[in-house]
Order: sequence, then structure tokens, then C-alpha cells
Amino acid sequence: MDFKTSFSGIFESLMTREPLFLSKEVLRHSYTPDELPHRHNEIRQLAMILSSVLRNEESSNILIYGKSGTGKTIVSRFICSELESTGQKLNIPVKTAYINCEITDTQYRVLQNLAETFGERVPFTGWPTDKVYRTFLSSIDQQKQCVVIILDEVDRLVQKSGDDIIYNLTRINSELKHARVSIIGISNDLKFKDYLDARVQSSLSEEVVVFKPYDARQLEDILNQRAELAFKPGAVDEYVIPLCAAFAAREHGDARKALDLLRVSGEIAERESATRVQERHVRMAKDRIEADSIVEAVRTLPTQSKILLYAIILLTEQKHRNITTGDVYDTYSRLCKKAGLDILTQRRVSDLLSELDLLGIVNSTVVSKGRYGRTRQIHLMVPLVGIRLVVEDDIRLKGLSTFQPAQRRL
DNA sequence: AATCCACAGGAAGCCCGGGAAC
DNA sequence: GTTCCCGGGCTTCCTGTGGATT
Repeated sequence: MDFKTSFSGIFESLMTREPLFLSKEVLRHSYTPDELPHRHNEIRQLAMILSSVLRNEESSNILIYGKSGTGKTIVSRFICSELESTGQKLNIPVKTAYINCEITDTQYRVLQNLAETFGERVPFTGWPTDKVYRTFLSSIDQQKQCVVIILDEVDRLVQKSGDDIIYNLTRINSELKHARVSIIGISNDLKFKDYLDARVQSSLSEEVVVFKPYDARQLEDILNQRAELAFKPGAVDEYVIPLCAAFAAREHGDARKALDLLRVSGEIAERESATRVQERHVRMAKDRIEADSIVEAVRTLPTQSKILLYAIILLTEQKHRNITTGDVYDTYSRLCKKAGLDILTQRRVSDLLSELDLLGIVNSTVVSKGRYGRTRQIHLMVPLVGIRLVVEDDIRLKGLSTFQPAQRRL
């Protein structure tokens, strides 16, 4: 067979290849389906609490608990948009503001964000916090209206900036003449309440709604519902969805993971020009999602953390067992010198190490070696070779690949 | 039992860039 | 321009500690 016959019409074959997807959008996190399976009770519960808003009464503040991917965000947004539209019909102005506290994680920025949602212009820094608060307050108080504020991942906010902001927001009603404010706090952390001041605790959690993780069967229902819209009929093998559901159920019933898994499986199958999505595609997808998230986490690390990680990689390559903070700091400082970068203090490096730990890139446990002190033992938790390349790819670290760490101190 | 290592990790405060107001 | 505020990265200084060694 010559070249021409084997490749002629290659584009035609690619173009005529049947796509498996009808709409990939349906499988994304941002997509809100018309129907939220297995969350009817929670929706009813929230609706009951918030319905007082439509009777022009003050509504209780709500605290929502549940692990990631249990539908907290999607349900709250759904219920709020329902509330807004019903309010419109009844001629009762209802406004909702959604804030993701993982991104907006200081008191100033929460207030700034809120003020902007209500059409005020507030610089992202510069004003005294009090002024931003006043701006927001007068902005919503211009007319009689109900304002529902969703604070998603509120535990992050409290962890980082304390509970002042929540305290202020829960008390805001006493300063308002016309408008009313209710707060919905969403938290992944079940112990979150313990970090709050007692007064804040009681006012924020007047009502508590708990979202239980989905089990494998429920995840299957969710996936089936979406797959029907996302894929062509018959494009998905019988066992694909149960397998995605099973994998995700193992990770505390995370529906987002399940959807990702299904979407990536489909993408892999499509790229392979397979006629249907099969079980093996799911397994490949699982591996790929895991690998991608690690690479992404490492790639977006700040330079100092990359050098630090590089030090750990080098020490691991030299098969040092029981790498300690001291070893890492030693190698790290010499790497910095070679790369011409500032050397941070050990205290700071210790914090960066904790961050790497939090990201799951390394695992560190504090051990006591008796007379020889207390330190962390650090293990790399990611595949050495692949990650080394990702770190070396950082332009500022070029030229460090020939670096030899010192022999182990005794 | 006392000592003491090698850090962990909290607290406070510095410095910087970004921005507003005067 | 000066003076104020905010947030984030960082340093300085500090107290705390599990257990092998003395």
C-alpha cells in the first residue's frame, strides 16, 4: 500500500466520524439541570425556611453542611433563583448575592464584592473597611427589599480572616431601615461551627441543613440523567456509568468527580474514534484526571515552592530515607544560591512545606528523634520523574538540572 | 529524673504595591 | 505631592515539645 492510498481521504474520515457527544456542557459543574435528583428533601427544607422572605418577614439565617460535590452550591443557587423569580411575580423585590469565599477570603473583599453586586463601584483595595460596609449598607437600604447572601465555603473565610465579617453581616438588619438581609453559609467542614464565636454561631445557624454524600446508586441516577442529554443514544456502554459512580462514591460521594470522570471518559473515547464509551475509557480517565491535577498543582506553584519541591525531589532521587526539614532547607538554600534567588528563612520554608503537604504533593509527619530533636519527615507523594520535568520547565530553574545535592550529613 | 536537640508553629510587625482622599 | 488603608509575603522573636541520652 503506498502513501497516497493509505492517507487519501483522511480528513473525510475524521469529519464523518460520528461524535459521541451531543453536548459536553451538560457534564460541566457550571451546568444546572432542571431537575436535581435526590435533593428534594433539602430543597423543600430550604424553601420552607426562605418562604418567609416572600411574606415580607425576616428569614432565618441558614447554615448548610456537606462534603464537596454533594450539591450544596447548586441547590442553593437554584433555590435563590426560584426565590427571585417568584418574588418578581408577587412584586416583592428579592435580590441574592453569591460569594465564593475561597476566592473572596477577607472581610474587605467580601464587602467590596457585595457592594459591587448592588451596583456600587468600590476599588479592590484602598478604602477603609468601614467605608465599604457603609456603601454596601446604604446601597441596599435605598428600597424595601430582601437580600439573600450566599457565602460559599464560608469555613475558608473564617479560617483566614476570623468571624468579624459574619458577625457584622448577621447584625446588619438592626442598622437597616427598609431592606432585610438573610445569610446562607455553606461549609464543607462539619467542625466549622466550633471556630465561631458563640454569638455568631447562634445567629448564623438559626437553621441547619445537612447534605449527606450521595451513594453509588444516587450518583448513577445523576449520571444517567446527564448522560441522556450529553451523549448520543447508545454511545455509552452499560457498565460505564455504574463504574464512574462507584469510583466517585469511594471518594465520599462527590458528584462533581463523577461528572468529570464521565466527561473525560467520553473525550478519550472520542479521540480514539471509538464507537462507544467503554469501561476501559473510564479507567484511563481516572488515571488522567489524577495525573493532570497533580501536574497542574505543581505547574502553578510559586517559584520558591518549586525550588523547595525540587530540593525534595533531588533528595528523594538520592534515596535519602527520612528526609527532614533541615535536609530540605540545606539543599534548598544551595539551590537558591545557584539560581541567584533570595533564600527565605527556615520559618517561611516551614510554612511552604505545610502548603505542599496540604496540596498532597508531599506528606510530612512530625516525629521526635529524641535527643536529635523534633522534625518533620517528608515524603514525596507524586511520581518522581514526571514531576521533576514539570518543575524544571520553570524558566527560572533552568540550569539547576545539573545540581548535585550535598552528601547526607551525619 | 533532668537535659537538650531540632525543629514546629504562634504572634507581631515590617515592607511593599495598589489605591483613595486630601 | 503626602497621608491614609488593605492584603500578602516575609522576617524576627518566641514558646513548646517527644523522647534518646546523660
